[in-house]
Amino acid sequence: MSKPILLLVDGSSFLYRAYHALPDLRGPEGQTTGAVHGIVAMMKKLRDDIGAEHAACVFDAKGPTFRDEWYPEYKAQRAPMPDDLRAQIEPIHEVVRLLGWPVLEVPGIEADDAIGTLARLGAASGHQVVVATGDKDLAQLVTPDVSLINTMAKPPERLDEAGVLEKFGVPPDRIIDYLTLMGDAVDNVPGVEKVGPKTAAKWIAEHGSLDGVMANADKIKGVAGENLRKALDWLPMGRKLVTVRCDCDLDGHVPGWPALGALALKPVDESGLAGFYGRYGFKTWLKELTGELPAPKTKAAAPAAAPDASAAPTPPAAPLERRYETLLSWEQLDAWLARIEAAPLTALDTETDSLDGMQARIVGISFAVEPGRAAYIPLRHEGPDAPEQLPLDAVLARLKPWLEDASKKKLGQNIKYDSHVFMNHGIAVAGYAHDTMLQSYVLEAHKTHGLSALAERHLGRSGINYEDLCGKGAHQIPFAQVDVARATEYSGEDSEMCVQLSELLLPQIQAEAGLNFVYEQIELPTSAALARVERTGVLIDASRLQAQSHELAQRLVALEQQAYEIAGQPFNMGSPKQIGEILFNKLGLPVVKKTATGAPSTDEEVLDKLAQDYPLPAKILEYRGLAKLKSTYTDKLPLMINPATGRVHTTYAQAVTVTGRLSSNEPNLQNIPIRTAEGRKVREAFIAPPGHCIVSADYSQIELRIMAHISEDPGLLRAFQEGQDVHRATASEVFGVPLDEVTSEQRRYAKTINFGLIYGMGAFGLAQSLGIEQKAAKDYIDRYFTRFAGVKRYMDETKSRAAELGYVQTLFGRRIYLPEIKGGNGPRRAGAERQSINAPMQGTAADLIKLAMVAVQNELDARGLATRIIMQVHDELVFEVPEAELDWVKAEVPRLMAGVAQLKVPLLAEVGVGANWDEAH
DNA sequence: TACTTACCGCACGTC
DNA sequence: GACGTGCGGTAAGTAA
Repeated sequence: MSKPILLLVDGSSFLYRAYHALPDLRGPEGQTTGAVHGIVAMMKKLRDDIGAEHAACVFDAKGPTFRDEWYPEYKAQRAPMPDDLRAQIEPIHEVVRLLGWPVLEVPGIEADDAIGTLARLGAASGHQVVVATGDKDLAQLVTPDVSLINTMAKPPERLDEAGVLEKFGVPPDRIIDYLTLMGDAVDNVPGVEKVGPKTAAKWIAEHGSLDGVMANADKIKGVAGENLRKALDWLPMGRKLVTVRCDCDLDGHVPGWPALGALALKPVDESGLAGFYGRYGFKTWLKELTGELPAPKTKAAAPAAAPDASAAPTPPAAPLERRYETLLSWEQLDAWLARIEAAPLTALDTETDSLDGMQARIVGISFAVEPGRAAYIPLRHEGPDAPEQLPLDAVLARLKPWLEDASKKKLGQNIKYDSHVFMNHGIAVAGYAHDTMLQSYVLEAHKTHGLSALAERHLGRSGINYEDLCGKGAHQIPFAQVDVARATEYSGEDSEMCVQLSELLLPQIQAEAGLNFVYEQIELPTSAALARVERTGVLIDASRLQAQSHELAQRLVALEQQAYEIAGQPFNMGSPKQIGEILFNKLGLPVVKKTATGAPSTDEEVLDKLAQDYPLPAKILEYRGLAKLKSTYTDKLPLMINPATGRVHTTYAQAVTVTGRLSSNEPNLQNIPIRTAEGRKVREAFIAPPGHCIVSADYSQIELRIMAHISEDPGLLRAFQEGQDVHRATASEVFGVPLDEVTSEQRRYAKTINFGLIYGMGAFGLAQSLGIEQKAAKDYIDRYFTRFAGVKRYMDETKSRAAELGYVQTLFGRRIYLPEIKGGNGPRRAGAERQSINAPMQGTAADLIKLAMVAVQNELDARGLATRIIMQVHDELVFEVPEAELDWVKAEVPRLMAGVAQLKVPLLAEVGVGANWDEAH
């Protein structure tokens, strides 16, 4: 306690904080005084509390510093100091001096650097240094002789070395590294995107320092890891910028410098201060000063007149001159109608009030027939500035003949969505000839296919960002409230970009016969068929699901109680983290394996194993299974019933998976349980209306059949040609027993092996799913390959072909790119190799069922039948069939499905009928 | 500093 | 093996 104290106040950091944190105080002359008030209060308190002998209050000087030289964008984003704060700067300097503080303001040197320099000098001269700041950056200065105090925090916090470590998770000498990784938005110093305090501290803890992190950049996973790699070049400069300099030259700026005596805290200038308090209306302090009793504070609250930040400059215009017209009169509309009537191909885009195609209503429509030109018809824009618009219904009536004329060819981005939207207004658009999303999907399935991504990739143009237009999150406004002029630019651009994209992409597709087949004969017709399926929806027995939910809820409560009793305390059974805490810390169960993040794993495999010796894991497993059923299915599905149709309408994503499969969302109808009895019950709620049945038709062993076809393995071909049970046949070969002596266990093994092969599983994966030693699994695989040498040959060939070309193909010419089969590191490359085996089979299966769906739909239409496709689940089509059409469907649908391709083995589709989806299997 | 949003990891459903 | 969804937890971003 004997060391003298040097107290350094970061005046600039408190300036802003006091200004923002305090109410808008006014002095007698109406001047804003909030910041002055805040600073005075703090300086008084600091002086009283710290008992310093030497002190300085340091401010940033005006003008550039060395950091601006290193990095011109430094603090460039920072809004200019508000006028009413600027006006308080001089008074603050004045009053701080009156309070007896040396004030320091050094041109060319920021307050931080001056403080750093003073702190080092003070420590060297035997002082205990206290730095008062609201800025975390100065934590880098902390040493045994230098501590930090933040008086703005609710309980003022003092940070010594241990405190810094506790608060930031890194020691003071790693604060620079920590700040470098995070960057500083306020000073416009970038760090690594998506890295905040937690991630920065974690990385530094893992790798020791910024240099360690940078050296191991390739090992860091996730988006943040990618961002780190992108930032590697920048980080040294970032580090330079966030480093506080402790070697500044302060000569000539402090009277009496370099003797520290220059920084002696002087007595308060009472008369000067009284005058100041009087001028600023600080009555309480004035009375305090003159010895009177304190009076209650007066606050003259007045709303701050915050001027809007000036709008961001708009980017310079692109080279191609673009003219988009807003159609507000019939004359304008008719002129454009004449253009699209005459055009060979028109791009079309709708703006709506919902992302859900089944619910969306039109807000505006845009057209384009050539690059650079587009028209937008605002129809339901609202707001004070919205112009008089043409009436929606009348415009749609005018456009309807053109929209429904199949000879007028149209083009769009994700046309399935737009066709729903028009259908919501009673218009069945015909003549959709192209979809840029599907074009992109056929060319490069592994990339993303949003319009802005396509524009960026192919046109080198970013397009107006939807979020710039409407905002995001809670602040997003409906499109109808977007300014019509801006909406015209946005929507017009969408249509116009479609024109350009198609001109670019279509020739690339047409240059390859296979791709062209996939695009024209598979994807485009599938899009139309899917629109029908989505629109039809599926009938759900909500009350049945609710009853199931109820029952599940009761069982869950019971399980919960039992689990709490075993654990001796309640916990969240849905949280792996809390489960881990109870299981491994409280109850002391052995940790079987860890997750990628290093936490003890509580996955099914682990709990299964632990369940052999302990009671709780089994309860958790059962709970998990039931909770999943309840939350995902029995609770959720009834909520997804469309009130207008009384049915559930999923959306099929046609451009998501790399293999060509569809995916289904909101709700996902492709993962409704089937394996367990409890899960299957959910399928009982998928029902048909009175007088109808559910019919399910699924391809039998489609991927194995495709494997037989592609590999031409004689054994496999024969098994299918002779109509054998393939798994039994496989078992017979692998185990070397006659067909009729295959045991059920042998058949089960063979079945798993077959699936493993299709999925490109190695010995490891097979061992896991069979629960056997890896060596035994390898033996089976080897035996399989000697018996089915053709399969082995196919796999080797496809792998090397994939490595050569960088992609594999389906039977119909769909391409699946595997960029990592050439580059890529060990495991990724192995993954790509597995993909190269699996993708042609899975992709061909996807092609086949798409063709089947189109063929069946066409036949239903041609015959004018009322049977409707209601779902597609990878190898299965589900129908809602009037009883009168049941016989036809049972006979013809399997025939149509089997007939979409002639393979070297028969395609077989099996059909089932029932009152609900469960029964139909 | 408090609230909202975004993302990640986990678990699990299907094929 | 692939895919997608939903949940809990935490980090980041934003407004006050």
